Amino acid sequence: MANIKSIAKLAGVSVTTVSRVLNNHPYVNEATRQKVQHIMEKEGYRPNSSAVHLIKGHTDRVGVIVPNSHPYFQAILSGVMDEAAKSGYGTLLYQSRYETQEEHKALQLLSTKQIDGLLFCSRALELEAIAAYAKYGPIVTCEYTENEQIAAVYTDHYEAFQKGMQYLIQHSHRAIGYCVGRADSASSQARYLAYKTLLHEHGEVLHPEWIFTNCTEIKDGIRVIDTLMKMEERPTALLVTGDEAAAGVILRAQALGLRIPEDLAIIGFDNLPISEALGLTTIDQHLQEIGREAFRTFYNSRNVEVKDIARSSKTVIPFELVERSSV
Amino acid sequence: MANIKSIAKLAGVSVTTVSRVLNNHPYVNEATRQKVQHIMEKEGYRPNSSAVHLIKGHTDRVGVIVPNSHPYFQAILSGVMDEAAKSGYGTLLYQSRYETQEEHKALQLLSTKQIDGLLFCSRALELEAIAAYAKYGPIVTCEYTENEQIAAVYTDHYEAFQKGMQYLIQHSHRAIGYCVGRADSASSQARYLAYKTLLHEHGEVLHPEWIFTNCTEIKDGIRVIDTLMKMEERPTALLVTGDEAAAGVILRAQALGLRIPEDLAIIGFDNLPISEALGLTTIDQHLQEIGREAFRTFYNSRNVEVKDIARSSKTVIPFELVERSSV
DNA sequence: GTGAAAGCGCTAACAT
DNA sequence: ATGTTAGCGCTTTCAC
Repeated sequence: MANIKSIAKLAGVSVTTVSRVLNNHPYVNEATRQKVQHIMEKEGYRPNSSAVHLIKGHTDRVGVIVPNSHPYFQAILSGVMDEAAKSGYGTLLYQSRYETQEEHKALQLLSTKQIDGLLFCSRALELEAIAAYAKYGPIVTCEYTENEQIAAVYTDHYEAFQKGMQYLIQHSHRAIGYCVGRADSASSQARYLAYKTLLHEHGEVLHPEWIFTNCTEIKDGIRVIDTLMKMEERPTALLVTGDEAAAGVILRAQALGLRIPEDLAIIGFDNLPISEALGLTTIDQHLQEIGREAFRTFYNSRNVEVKDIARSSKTVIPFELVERSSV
Repeated sequence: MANIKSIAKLAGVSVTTVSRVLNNHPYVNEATRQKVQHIMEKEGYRPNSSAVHLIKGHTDRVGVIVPNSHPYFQAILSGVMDEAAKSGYGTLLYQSRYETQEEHKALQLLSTKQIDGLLFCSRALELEAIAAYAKYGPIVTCEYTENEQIAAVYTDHYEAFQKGMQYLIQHSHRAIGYCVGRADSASSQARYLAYKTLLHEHGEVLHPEWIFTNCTEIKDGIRVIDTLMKMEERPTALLVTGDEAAAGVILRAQALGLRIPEDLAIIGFDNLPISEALGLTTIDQHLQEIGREAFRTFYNSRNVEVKDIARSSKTVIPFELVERSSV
C-alpha cells in the first residue's frame, strides 16, 4: 500500500511537503498542493495512524468503558461523544459486562497509549486497582469515588432518593417500596440510607421484602410485579431507579389489571426515552450532562501531573424531578 | 514515561533483550529475564502500542460497526468477540446511529490502519461507498449483499418469513399482519415478497395497514397495538421481526385485555433473552453464529488480495423456529 | 516555499 | 544468550 514516501516520489517532492499538505500546513505552493493531493487520491493514500500517534505522543482519543449497552449508559455516552467531538477528540467504546478482566483490558489501552484517558461509566474493579493506572493518564468515573487519583462526576443519590420519597409522601403514600440495580453499589447504599431515614422520620416500619435488587431492565420490572402480587401486604408506591425497569413494572401491573397511579404509584429514574411514552414521573439525573462534564474533566487534566489536584476533582451534577402521570 | 530504551539502560542490557522478554522469546537467560521484568514492573513500563502496530504492520484488531446497541446487534457482537478472542484478536466497537458520516469514520479506521478489518452489522451507507474501502482490508457484512468486494454472512429472510407465515397458517390464521424494522432494507423487501406470495397462494387479500415499519423496540410494539385497536378489521396474528418489538406488542395487548394467543398470535424473531421470559414463539436466526462466522470470514481473508474470490464469500446461516406459547 | 535529517518506540534480521 | 543495526511511516526542527 502507498505510504508517504511513495507519494513523495510520485509527486516529485519531499516527504516534508507531502506531510505539509496532509496537515493543511500554510506555505505550500498551491500548484504543489494540488499535485500532491491528486496523487494521494489516485493512490488511495491514507496516513498510517500508528505512525502519527507514535510521533505525536498522543492519540486524541478517550476510552469510555460501559458495562453494557443499557440506555442509562447510552445517555452518558452520548454526552461524552458530543463533548469530545467539540474538542476534536474521538471516543473508543469498551464494553466490560462488569468483568474485571475486561476492565483491566480497557485500562491497558491507557497504559499502552492507545487512548489518552479513560472514563468509567461504572465499574466492577476495585478503586485501588483502577487508581494504579492513573499515572498513565487521566481517569474519570461517573460515580462517586473517594480516591484522590481519580476524578468523579456524579449525582448525589442520597438527595435524589430523598426527593423521590418526599414526593411520594406528599402524595399520601406511606407504604413505599423500591427497586435498585446492583445491590452493593455505593449508590444503592446511599439510597438505602435515604429510604431508612425517611421511613424512620415518618414513623413507618421498613419492609425488607419491598426492596428489590438487580432491577435494570424491563424484564426485571415484570419480575417485581409478579413477586409483589404474591404478597399479602403490598406497597402503594414504588421508587424504581431506572426507567426501563419502571416501564416493566407499569406494563406488567397494567397487564394484571392494576391502575397506575391509583393502585400503584411509580417514580422512575433517568428520564429515559421510554418514560415519556408511558407518562412516567421520573427523576432526571441529567446523564448526558454527566457524560459531558466527565469528558471536560478529562480534557482539563490532560497535561496535569498525577500528583496535581485537578486529577481528583469531584463534581456533583444536579438532578430534577420530572412530573408526569404515574404518581 | 519509561520506554524500552530506558528499561534497557536500567537493566544494563540492549533493547533487543528487553524486547525479547516482552515477547516471551525463548533463549533469554532466566536471570536476565527476571532482572528486566523486575525493572519493568518497578518503572511501570508498558510497551507503546502505536510503535508495535507500526512495525508489525497490523493491529490484530477488527472493527465492528453497529448502528445502536439493540439486543439484536449485541447478539451478533458477542459472537464476533468470542470468536475474535480465540484467534488473539481484539474488537473495536463503533456505533453509527445509521449516520453515514459515522460509518465513514469507521471505514477510515480501516484505511488508516487502526484496525485490520471491518465488520458491518448493518449499514446506512451505500454498498459502493463501502466497497471503495475494500482495498484497505477485508470488509464483511451481516446482511445479504451482492457486491463482489464485500463478504457477507446472513439469514435468508425470504425463507425465514415464509416459515413464520406457514406456521401461522397451519394454526388456522388467515388474517396476518407483520412488523419490520427499516422499511427500505433488503431484508424488509424480501419479507414483503414472502408475505405477498404466501397471501396470494392462500387467496387472501393484502391489507397494507397491517404492515408496520420502524418496529425495533418495545415502545414500537406498544404503538402497533395502540394503532391496531383503532382498526375495525384486525389481524389475528402478527409476525414481528425482533423480539423486543414483539414483547411490546404482547405486553401492551395484555394490558388492554387481549389474550395471547387466543385473541392475537405472535411470532417474534431472533430468540432474544426477553422472548423466553414472555413465552414468545420466535424464529432464531442464530445471531451469535452470524457474528462468529463474520469474524471467521474476515480472518480467512486477511492475507488475501482484494481481487481474490475469498473476499466476496457469501455464507447463509440457517434459522430455526422456537416453539413457545404465543401462537 | 521546499528539503534533509533526526527521531518517536518498537521489532527482527544478522552477527557474535 | 545477547547486541548492533536498519527500518516501520510519520512529523518537525533547521537550513536554504
